[in-house]
Amino acid sequence: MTTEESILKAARKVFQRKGLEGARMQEIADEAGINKALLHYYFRSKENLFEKIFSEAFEKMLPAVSGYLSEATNLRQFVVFFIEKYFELISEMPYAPQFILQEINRNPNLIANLTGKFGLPVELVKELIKREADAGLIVPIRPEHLMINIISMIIFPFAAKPIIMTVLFKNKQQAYDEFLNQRQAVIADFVLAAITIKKCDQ
Amino acid sequence: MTTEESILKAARKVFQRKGLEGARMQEIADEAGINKALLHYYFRSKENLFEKIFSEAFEKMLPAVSGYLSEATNLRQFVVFFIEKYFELISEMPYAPQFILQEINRNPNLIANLTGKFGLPVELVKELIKREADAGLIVPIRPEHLMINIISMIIFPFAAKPIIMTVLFKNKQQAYDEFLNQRQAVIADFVLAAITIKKCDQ
DNA sequence: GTCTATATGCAGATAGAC
DNA sequence: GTCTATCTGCATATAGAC
Repeated sequence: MTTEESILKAARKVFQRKGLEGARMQEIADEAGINKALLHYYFRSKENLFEKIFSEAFEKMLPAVSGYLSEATNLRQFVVFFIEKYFELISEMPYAPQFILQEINRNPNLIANLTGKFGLPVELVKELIKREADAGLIVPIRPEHLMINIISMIIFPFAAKPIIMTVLFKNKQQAYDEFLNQRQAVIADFVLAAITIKKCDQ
Repeated sequence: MTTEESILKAARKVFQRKGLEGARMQEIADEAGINKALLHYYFRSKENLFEKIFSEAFEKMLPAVSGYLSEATNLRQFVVFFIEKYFELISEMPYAPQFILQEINRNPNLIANLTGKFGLPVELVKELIKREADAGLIVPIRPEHLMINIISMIIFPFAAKPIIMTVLFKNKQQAYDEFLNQRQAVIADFVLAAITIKKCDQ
């Protein structure tokens, strides 16, 4: 691992836990096992290093949707596929969601620079949901609500990890991990049950 | 409004947006229309002022559950009642959830001081869900998942407001507000549909 | 490229007049 | 209680040796 890579790795860890303002260049340097001055040699400023980490996290989190869309032929298939893939993605970077929400909340301008990229896939998903709802294949629901419902249930348990672990699992890491492992299937079942029309046609 | 009240109001606003580390005492003073030194006269330190704001927000958010529980006779009733009340609560302090998650993420010790209070109501809700699931009145689901599903769908749209407004509503505040207004009913419908057993007994 | 030593600026906190 | 002026420490950033 090169010095630059170990800096980025350390910066990811510290920034995602503490945020831009809470992070200390000293802590990042310690974490990377190098000197503070080297940080400024590789990345001119703290802001600059932060910007790298933030946009990297942001880009990994958001546009994932578009890929899954083309592979699904109907909404139910897409929902299952999306939950699976998005869940795996977040599992690999569990602190990213809370980090992104935190920093955008602190400085809403961060979002402006990165916008535009995700307009298209969102519209496609909206259309898919609307089409099936209009055709009576699923329960009538506004696409925006269904999308947010799914995303909420995936992301929130990661963002609220410390509280959930304390309140529901007496701070037992293992119990929380087991809970997370179940969620992928649970969310899929939950969503499909919610959007399925209850008919007696058998 | 007394000086102390206007300080607390200003501190709430600034801390909830910027967090402990991101907030500046100068900004709080400006927001309150007073001098920086007065902050230290009323509250000895930044940490001290922050602690007031944080525990106030935390206590308002969490133990709300217990009250609603006694008024409901079955799970479906409780779910509807809980969503309604919790939604109203958060609407009044929309920045609190993200703020709490952020600060606990930065400093997990914050949760230790405040724990213990919510053990009881959570256990009662768990039992209620388990009882109805075992009795076949609702779909089988682990209580923890159902609770987190509901909380997720309520809280996330507030925590992710800037992103949602940009990605789904082209930064139109009005469209986002309308979306939020619908959510209370949408979430209730969604959850009830998901936990209802699909039978053909009519 | 990597370090030690140092400069710079800013934010939290205090002193003291009114 | 409220202000202006000032102190202090710390975190970012730079200089310069190796």
